[in-house]
Amino acid sequence: MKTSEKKEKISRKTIQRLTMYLKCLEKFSPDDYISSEEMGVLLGVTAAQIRKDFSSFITNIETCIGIRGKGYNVKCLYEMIENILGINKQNNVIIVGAGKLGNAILLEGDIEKPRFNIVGIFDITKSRIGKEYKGIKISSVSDIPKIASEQRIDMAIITENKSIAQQVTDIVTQSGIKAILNMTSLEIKVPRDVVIEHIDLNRKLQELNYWKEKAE
Amino acid sequence: MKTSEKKEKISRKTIQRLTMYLKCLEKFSPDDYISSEEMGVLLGVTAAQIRKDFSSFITNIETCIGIRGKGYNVKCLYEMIENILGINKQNNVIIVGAGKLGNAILLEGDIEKPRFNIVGIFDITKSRIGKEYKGIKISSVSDIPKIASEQRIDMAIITENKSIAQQVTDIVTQSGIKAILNMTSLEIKVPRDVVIEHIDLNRKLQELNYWKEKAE
DNA sequence: TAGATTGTTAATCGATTAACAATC
DNA sequence: TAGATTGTTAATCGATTAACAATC
Repeated sequence: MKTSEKKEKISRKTIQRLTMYLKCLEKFSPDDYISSEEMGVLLGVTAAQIRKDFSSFITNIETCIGIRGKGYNVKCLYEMIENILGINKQNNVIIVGAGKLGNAILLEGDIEKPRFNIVGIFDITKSRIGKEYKGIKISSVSDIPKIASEQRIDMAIITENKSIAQQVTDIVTQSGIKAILNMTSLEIKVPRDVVIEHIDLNRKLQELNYWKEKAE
Repeated sequence: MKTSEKKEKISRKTIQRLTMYLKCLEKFSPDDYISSEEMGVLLGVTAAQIRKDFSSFITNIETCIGIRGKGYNVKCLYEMIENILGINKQNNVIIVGAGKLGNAILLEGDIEKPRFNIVGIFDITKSRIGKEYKGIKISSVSDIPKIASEQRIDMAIITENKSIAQQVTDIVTQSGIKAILNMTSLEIKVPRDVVIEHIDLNRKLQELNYWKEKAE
């Protein structure tokens, strides 16, 4: 099967679980075999759920998959999920906002290294530009279009101050970058052909509070 | 109706949307009226969805609610949602991990101020203890039990290094703190009576990558 | 072969949407 | 009253689970 063939649609819920399965598999040796039952217990998911999730792409991509009576080979399964998610390659990421948050993500964000490769950090504040962290020099946000034209930038993580987050994101999207991770508390708007995910600390705290009170 | 009466169960999806509605309402004047239609357009949700979400607690809590032909009063609706989420009061939060990430959240995390009140920041590293940020002094993680016994701590945000995240979380939960926001890449385990939410940057990037490739 | 576990189908469950009477 | 929009019911859609034949 050609990779160009359109994939069947996989639900958002399934995609979220795939990233969870991936993380779980990292604890095992590549040669191990793991059953859906075993994995389900570890992750608090039913075995049926797991097999169902896998079945949604078994028919699409010819690849090794579970062996009846034995389970799934860890390495095979891992690579298949990586494949589905499209993370079996190096993705170039930039951080936009070199304040404390951007800096924290760059230096102690535990970003998976060869998979997500941070190739630049940018800021709008003159006084920050030129400083170097971890061998990466802070550049001006106004340089993003130029840099994006020179090398493939797959994603941008927005860590700028809320007040200018929309403004810098506009520069990012105008530079042709198609994926944004928004870490500001502003509800950033992007053109329809750009995908965006939001990490909103306040909303998470609000949710957490509900579950806490409910549990009491 | 007493507040002690057990609430009907509201789905996780609905709770997530409630935090979204709250954020949306903040853009309006308290005296405004907003219709489900109007709000739906702003948020990319159907009007029916919104009314359905609201209806799940209309019958539970006697409060002002929508007016037919007119819509919902912003202030009323806002307060009702705050009430449901249990965030109509001050929640005391501690940050555990005074590295770059903890520091970033404390100083530029845009945490909603009176609602989530950061009352302490802790670290395990001797050299960091005693430093002061924003009027809050970094204390030793070993002081958490004592501090938690002196004042109500509603939540802890874990920003410690991955390698010791489980260890410090154990101290937190043993101190009687019942809600954890895990910002490390470690899958922290907590006792069954503690609620936990995870913010995992790598998993978010993986998801984002899938949607990006799918959109292409 | 016997035991284990897959892949898949059908049944169940839950969440979303459409439609509309109620009513401001 | 006429227009607008709610609150709710019933219909639809999608996701999860149970069950089991297939097969390693």
